[in-house]
Amino acid sequence: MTAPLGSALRISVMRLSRRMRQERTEGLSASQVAALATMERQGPLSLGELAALERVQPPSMTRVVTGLVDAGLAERTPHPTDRRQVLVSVTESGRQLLAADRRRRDEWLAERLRELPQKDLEILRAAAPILDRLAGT
Amino acid sequence: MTAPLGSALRISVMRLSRRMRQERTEGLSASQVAALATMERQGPLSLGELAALERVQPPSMTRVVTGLVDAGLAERTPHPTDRRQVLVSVTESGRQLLAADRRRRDEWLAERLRELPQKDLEILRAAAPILDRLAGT
DNA sequence: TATTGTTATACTCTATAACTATA
DNA sequence: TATAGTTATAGAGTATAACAATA
Repeated sequence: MTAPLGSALRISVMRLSRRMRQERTEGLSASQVAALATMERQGPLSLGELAALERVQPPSMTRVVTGLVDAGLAERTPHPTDRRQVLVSVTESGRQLLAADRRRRDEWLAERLRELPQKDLEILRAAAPILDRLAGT
Repeated sequence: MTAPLGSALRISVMRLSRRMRQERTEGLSASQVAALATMERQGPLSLGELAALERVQPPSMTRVVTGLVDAGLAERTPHPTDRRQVLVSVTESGRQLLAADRRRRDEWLAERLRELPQKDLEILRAAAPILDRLAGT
């Protein structure tokens, strides 16, 4: 009896994610916002580590980071002991952009959530951590 | 009280959708699979209608469709009354590919669903249509 | 000699502009 | 003259290969 649920859930999740993705950030690509968010979450990282976390090759991440640095949202600093490595981190300006971005996205969803009955909200509240577990690590 | 739920739900949905997207189809781009699925769902469409539904420009859809036609998954037929238009539709081979693709994706999810307690499955079953309503039309 | 990041180059996907055929 | 689709061309984004600096 899990097959029909799987199918329905997959379609619902993909449809909602596509809709959410349309709520985009002006001036920055999705890869750039994602990289910036990872920097904020993880703290200073080497460029290679960031590339691995974002599942792109180092040359691609070099480009993404260069764009963020040029926009003043991230910065490169030398690694304290290994001078081959470059540490990348989010700047205060980048932090502000991420916060504004999250507010804006949450707002779109929150508006729709306000239209739902209390019972549905409780179901969603219970469902969120389960969806998380399905996504795995 | 809806803001924290909105944030949590957004992260969960996006994370799961990213994970689902990794279960890709060999040899076809995401746009091609999406266009093929729309053709199947809507029946024969003009190329322009399909481009509008998929939110891409007509020249982009020309390329996508050409790839699908070359692979034998879709076909172009002349419009019965307006010879400027081209109707595109999925072939039997395309239908089979879509079915196999769905089975494979469902399988990945179904496997993870089998590990969940009955209570969680019921929550997800109730949540799916609510997520759908959030996505809108 | 191995590793980290960058530069050089190419491929995919999508876009806009110009063109052809038809209405 | 307007519309549907295609072809020509350009711009993102990401990849692999070659290179420079450092371990």
